[in-house]
Amino acid sequence: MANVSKFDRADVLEKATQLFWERGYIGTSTRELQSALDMRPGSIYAAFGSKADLFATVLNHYAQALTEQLNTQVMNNANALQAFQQLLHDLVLCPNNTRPSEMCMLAKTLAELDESHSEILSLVRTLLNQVEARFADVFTKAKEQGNLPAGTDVVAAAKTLQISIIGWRSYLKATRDTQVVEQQIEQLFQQLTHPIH
Amino acid sequence: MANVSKFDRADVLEKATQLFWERGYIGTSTRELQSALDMRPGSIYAAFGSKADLFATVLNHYAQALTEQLNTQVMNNANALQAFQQLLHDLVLCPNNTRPSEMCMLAKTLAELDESHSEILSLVRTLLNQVEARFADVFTKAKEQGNLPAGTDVVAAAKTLQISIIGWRSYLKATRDTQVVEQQIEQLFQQLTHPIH
DNA sequence: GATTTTTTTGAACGAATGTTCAAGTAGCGT
DNA sequence: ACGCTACTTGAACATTCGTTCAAAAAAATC
Repeated sequence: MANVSKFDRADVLEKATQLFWERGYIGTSTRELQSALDMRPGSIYAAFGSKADLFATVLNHYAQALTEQLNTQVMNNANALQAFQQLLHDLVLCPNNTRPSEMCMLAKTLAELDESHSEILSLVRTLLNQVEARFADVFTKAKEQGNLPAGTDVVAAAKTLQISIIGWRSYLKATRDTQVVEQQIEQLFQQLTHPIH
Repeated sequence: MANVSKFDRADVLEKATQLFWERGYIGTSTRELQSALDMRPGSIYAAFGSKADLFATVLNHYAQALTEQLNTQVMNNANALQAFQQLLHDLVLCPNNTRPSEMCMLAKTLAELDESHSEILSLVRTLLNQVEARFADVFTKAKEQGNLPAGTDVVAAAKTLQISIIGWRSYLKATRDTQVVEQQIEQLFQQLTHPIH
């Protein structure tokens, strides 16, 4: 089986995402990748370049999947804010324990690496920024739909949410206390819809 | 120079903390440790056991230093809440960029490692829990001093703060936007002292 | 069906990993 | 002064690391 047919790129990327997400960039060896992807080193290097390149591809894949979920499940919804809260609830609390890590993969990578991996780090920064911008989009839509006060600073709200999500998911990994996080999500949306004056 | 005299344990631990904090547990090699500590492998292993043992010692050292700072600078203060806010401000924003990482070392380790390093992970969980308990102590003191409403749930407040700090410091590493974090600290203490009813 | 083109294979590379240990060395008690 | 003890040293160990590449294999082209 060679030439053209080869492997299913989407499937392979998904498997690589799972492994990197669980083990981290440094913590994942290329041999573990080889067995997880069921590919030999030559093929992996021909297809993706290096370990760092594959990881970058995986990060893009991860962020794009998140963005698509936001578009299909939230932006195309008559009540974007409610759909957003629901999605966040599911994404953060993750009823089925099917995820490789409680942490957001971007936040996990941000925490793991120092400036000696500046290329990956700046990609993570870019992607986190992109996600934050989509959060702002959602809030803008919610404002248009009349579910957020007209005076809401959507950019500030997006920043706050980004900070909160990273905190929630870290706290979840630390304590596994879903109740606290559930309350915090509700509280944040409460404050957004009914701010202090 | 042998027998008894040996090395300065506090100094060596501090240097190990710096390196581990910057590079992470997996990302720090024992050779890097050897040159950072100016010790040969045999000495390190005789003094601390293994890389994992040294890292555990470092984590305890880190958490204890934090607790001591909390005791001396906050608990022994006539206005514990104000001193606490000041300490948090300095600790999170870190005017001199002298720290190995913007992240909290406990949060960084929590993010880095998966369950295959269960011993270290459970130590991190314990230490985060201890720190959170000290936060609650501070809030209790602030309540006694009349700087927090009598009805304040100090445990819940400590959890919220723990979540926030992790979020803030991660966000700081991602964006370097000190302004946003400064505002968020102020806002959180605002909400603590003047909650909604 | 022979040739070309592209991919896969898996052994192999040098470097780096965490760790060990025999040998060396310096301060202690006597 | 001299062994005794305790610590340090640095070479060496067996693995594992990320990566390469010649050879094999399989589709595509003619």
